[in-house]
Parts: sequence; C-alpha cells; structure tokens
Amino acid sequence: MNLAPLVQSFVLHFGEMGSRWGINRTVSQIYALLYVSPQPLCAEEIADALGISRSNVSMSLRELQTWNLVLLRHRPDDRRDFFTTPDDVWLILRTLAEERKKREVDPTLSVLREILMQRPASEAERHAQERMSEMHALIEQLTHWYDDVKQLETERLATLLSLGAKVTKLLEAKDRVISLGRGRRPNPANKS
Amino acid sequence: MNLAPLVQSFVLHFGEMGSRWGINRTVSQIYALLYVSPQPLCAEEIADALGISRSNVSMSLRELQTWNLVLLRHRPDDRRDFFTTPDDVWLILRTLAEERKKREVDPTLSVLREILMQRPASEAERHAQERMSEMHALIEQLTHWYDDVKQLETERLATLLSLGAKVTKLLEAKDRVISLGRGRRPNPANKS
DNA sequence: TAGTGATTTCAGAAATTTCTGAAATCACAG
DNA sequence: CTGTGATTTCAGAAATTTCTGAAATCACTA
Repeated sequence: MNLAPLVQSFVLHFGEMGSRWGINRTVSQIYALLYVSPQPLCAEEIADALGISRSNVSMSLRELQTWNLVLLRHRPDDRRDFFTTPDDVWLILRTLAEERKKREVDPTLSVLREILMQRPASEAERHAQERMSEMHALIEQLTHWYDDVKQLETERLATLLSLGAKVTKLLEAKDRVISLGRGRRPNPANKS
Repeated sequence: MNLAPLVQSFVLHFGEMGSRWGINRTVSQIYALLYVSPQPLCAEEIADALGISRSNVSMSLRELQTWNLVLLRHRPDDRRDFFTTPDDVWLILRTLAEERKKREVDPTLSVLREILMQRPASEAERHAQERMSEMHALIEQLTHWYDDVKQLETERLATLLSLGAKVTKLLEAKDRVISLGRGRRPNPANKS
C-alpha cells in the first residue's frame, strides 16, 4: 500500500467498517480512496495505491458502479476512465440508503408479505405469522418515513434532524391549537 | 433443517439478509427462529431445528448475548438455559441500533477525530482532511439525531415517524409565528 | 468426592469469499 | 485490416470465515 499516512489510516479503517457492514473490504477501500483524492483516479493508480491487482480493481469498480456510487471522468486525449465520488456527503448517504433499500429491504418486505398470505398449517405457524406481521409493520413504517423524508432537500432534512426530538414538543403544541380551533376547551389531561 | 415450511422460509431469508449486513448467517437464523417460536428454546432444540452442530449453537448464542439480543429463561427442575427474544420489535430495533452504534459508529468517529487532529504533511493530506471533516460532520449530525430520538417513548417515536416530512410544514408555521411574536410582519418570501 | 449431564472451548476441517494472472475482448489509430 | 494499449473475464489459488467433534469445564447431586 502506497499512500500518505493519514490517507492510509482512513482507507484501512473504512475497509474494516465496510466489511463489518457486508461490503467487500477492497471495494470499501477503493471508495475511501476515491473519496479523499483531490483528482479522479484511473484503475492503474488505484491498484498501485492500494497494492492490489489490476483485475481486482476492475471488478471492484464495476461493483461500485452498480451501486451508483462512483462517477466517471475523462481527460482530453486519454481514453482511460477516471473515477471519483460525488463530493456531497449527503448525496452519498442518500445513494447508499436507496440502494440498500432496493436490494435488501424491499425484497424482505416481499418475502414477509408472501409468507403472510399463506394459510398457517399449525399453531406454531400461526404464531410465527403473527410475529412476522409485527416485523412487517415495523419495516413498513420505517420505509414510509424514509420515502417521505428522502424527498426533502438536504437543507431541510438537516434542519429536521437537528431538531430531533424537539419536534414532538411542537406536535403537542399543535394538538392543543387544533383542539382549541375545534371549539373545544383545552383538555387538561392532555399533558405536555 | 427441521422446521414448519413457513418458518423455514423466514429463517432462510433472515439468514441471508443477516449475512448481507455483516452478521453471521447462522447467528441470524438462530435469532429468526427464536423470534418466531412460541416458547423459548434450548440449545439442543435449536441445533435440531436448524440442523447444525451443538457447538455452533453454543458459540452463536454467546454472540447474540454479547449483542444483548436474547433473553434467558428457565423451567422449574431443568437446569438447561432456554432462549428467546424480546417480543417488542421496537425494542429489538433499538438494541440493534445501539449496539451497532457502539461497535461501529463511535469508533469511526474517534478515528476520524484522531486523523483530523494531525498536521497534514502535503497538499494531498490537506485535501483528504477536508473531506474527512465533512464526513465527520455528517456522522455527528446523524448520531446526535439518533441520541435525541432514542430517548422518546416508542409511541411518540412512532408518531414522529408517521408524520415524516410533514413536520417541516409545521416548522415553517412555527417560524412565521415566531416572526410575528417578534413584532415583524410575516415575510411573504417565506413560502411554505 | 465421584458421577452425571449440560455447556463451552478450540484445533483443525469445510465452506465461502476474495483475489490473481493469463487470456479474451474492446476501442480506437494508422 | 492490423497493432496497441486499456479493460474485462474467469478458472483456479489464496485468504478468510464458519463449522464441527472431541475434549475440557462447569454446576449440581448423591
């Protein structure tokens, strides 16, 4: 591995993290490298920097492309491909989330729905279905939230996040306003 | 594997998903099995049901215990341990999130902070630090949000999620109210 | 203290995943 | 068309992860 020390620490850690989240270590390292590099890199430069074979780089880049995680760049009078990442970290996060949802969450919902359609053949199966139905409901709720907030511009999303739990305070305030608006007296049991 | 067909589909899919998220396939299968089982199971029953060795079950259960994901139960006059999962799916999700944060996110933040403390020895390193600093800021924002909302009771959390992006509408309303309160006129440029 | 059955440990086996080099393919220039 | 250099493919090698059975440990009883 042939990298500035500071970059190397980052690349190694990122590779390690990737593999803990089910992403190939080399793929993660390549991504980390592209992410911090000042210019786009070509395959050979990547192979060189990480000390891995050219073919491994080729396959890993293809993998990253199927995840929509890298951008292709070209130089005049050079037919090699150069690779880089978007420089907006929020966009990177969005892409990652979208792809993992598509590949892992959506299929899981299908499987659950399919199983829930079937008639249970025993008490054990009946109970299992009940449990799966709870899991299905949870995942649906999370994906609905995700589908909703992913529409927000990044700036609004950031604001929403930075408010965190404080939003619930607002909700309570709103509830009171609505009760009033309906001509009801504020309900003293409706504590904040 | 010796399971009701419907349970088997679930266990197999869950095992597959687990391994895509960096969790050992067998560990995931065991968890799935415990999750849908009507009663707690002992190690032998698990080995039997999944067709794996007793020792594998032992190691996998230990792994699940270090993740705080299983509960131990006992029967009178029986000194074997019986295992089950919490039946609140939200609690399961919270535990999973907390453990992964502890093991993967927090260490990543440390590594980033450590790298950012160092003096860059080149222009490449200077640029890399800038990128890492953006990543650090993103992760910090997400974990702050997480630390905040994890305090909410599940019911409130669910409400918050089901509102999704609608919350931002409220925020705008609030902003207007505040401007009014300060004696300013509502700003017509401040569209909802 | 010895005996019993459950549980854990761990070295090596098995399975899976990742990686490589050689060959094939591709894209373009002359 | 032929030559050149970049890129991809893929069968097998290497590395890593997972799994097992035998032995050790543990908890409890008589």
